[in-house]
Amino acid sequence: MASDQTRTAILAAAERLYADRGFADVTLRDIVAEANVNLAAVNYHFGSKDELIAELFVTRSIATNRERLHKLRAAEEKGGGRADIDEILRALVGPTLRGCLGPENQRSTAARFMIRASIESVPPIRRIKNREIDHLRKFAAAMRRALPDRDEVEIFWGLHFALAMAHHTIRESERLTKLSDGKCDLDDVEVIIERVVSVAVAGLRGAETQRSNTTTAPRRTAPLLR
Amino acid sequence: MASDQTRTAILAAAERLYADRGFADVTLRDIVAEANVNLAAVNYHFGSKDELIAELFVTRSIATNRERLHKLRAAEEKGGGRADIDEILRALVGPTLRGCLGPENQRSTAARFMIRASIESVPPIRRIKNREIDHLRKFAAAMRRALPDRDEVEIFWGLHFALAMAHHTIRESERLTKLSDGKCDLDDVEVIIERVVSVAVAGLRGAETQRSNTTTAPRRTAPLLR
DNA sequence: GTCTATAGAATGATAGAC
DNA sequence: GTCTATCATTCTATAGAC
Repeated sequence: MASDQTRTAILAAAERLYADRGFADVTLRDIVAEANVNLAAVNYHFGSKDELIAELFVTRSIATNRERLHKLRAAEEKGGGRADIDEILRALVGPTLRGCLGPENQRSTAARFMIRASIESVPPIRRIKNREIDHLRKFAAAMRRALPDRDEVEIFWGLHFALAMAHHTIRESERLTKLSDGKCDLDDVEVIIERVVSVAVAGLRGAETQRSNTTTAPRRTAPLLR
Repeated sequence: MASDQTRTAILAAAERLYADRGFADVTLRDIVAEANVNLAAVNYHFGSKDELIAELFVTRSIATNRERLHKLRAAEEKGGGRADIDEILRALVGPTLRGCLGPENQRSTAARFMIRASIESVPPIRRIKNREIDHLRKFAAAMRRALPDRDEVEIFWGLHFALAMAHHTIRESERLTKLSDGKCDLDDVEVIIERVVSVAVAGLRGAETQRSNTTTAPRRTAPLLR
């Protein structure tokens, strides 16, 4: 099958070029030159430039989501149907962070591609991300099982904030390094995961002491900390 | 000054179209048609499409940053040179969130434009965001004055996570609404600000009890919460 | 200085030959 | 399945009118 060779060559070349130079700088002509195939082959195999990008991103996303769910199930089985909240959050943010962070010189092409996808967020990639809700619902459900007394709204905010910290760390790792003058270590992924999980859990804990059984709104707080 | 009319018409038309339809769908030809000016006027007044986008974004950013710093100074003066940590974080995330969130039908063109800028992050906008570090350093410095015992690294992570939650809430407000089936109220901005601030503060508080005087790494924690 | 008309260069997409 | 040739659209650049 010569077709598959061409297809694969295009995928590999595109992922490498996008990872190296970003989406804005890479044209179809750059990709076909790198893959040593004809310009029209991209449209034949993928339909359009956007669908090529979508296929690259979907492939990597599916792998990450599969790993997330696998870890979620393992955690729930270990706890007999109810996992600890920090285990659930670790299953949520761990695979994503491990797939994108770590020492810069050790990052695979796939990792660098996913970082670009996170930072530049072109239309085809946004469209795919918007379909992730069903996937996230499974984590929300697990979190509710872990914290049956917590208000449902707090669960959603906790999930949302955990993802916020994980994705923002991927998107802005360079800025955080500069801001902290290199003092924030972005190479040790496991430590970062624990950091994200512990802040998310602390937020959920605060939700109980401050908000449960009253209203869904956080109180306007006096200085919580000196 | 006829020049100013043309220039202003382009800026207004561009902001409106980008706000309504996003960066990917709007061409220079769309903008000049909406503004009733000639195509070449864009290049004459702004140099390029990217510089037009940059000018739109810079104008709004400067206003937000000015408000942030104003609130930061007010908080520090009130405390005699040392503000409460939650006041600092409120000055950091408040103006941004107030500028972008709130009831959808009440959002100004400027607000909708800034939401697009957050979600789509085209190259000219990314370039400007990368220059924000000096601005953020002022908040890091104020946080250090507020929490002189806290490890410097924890300050940077706290600042980083607060921004993460604020920006992710702007970027993904639609997804959070869908995920929570409308139960998370994204219209009451003040409540959201308090929520972001309280989680960020809870994370910083955790940093003291768990991590200070030992290592920069968070411990791998046993279940923190049931 | 300000604006218009127009040409140039590059890109993604496609029709049709092989 | 592959390739050549070509098209329509886009941003950019410039010459010259006002």
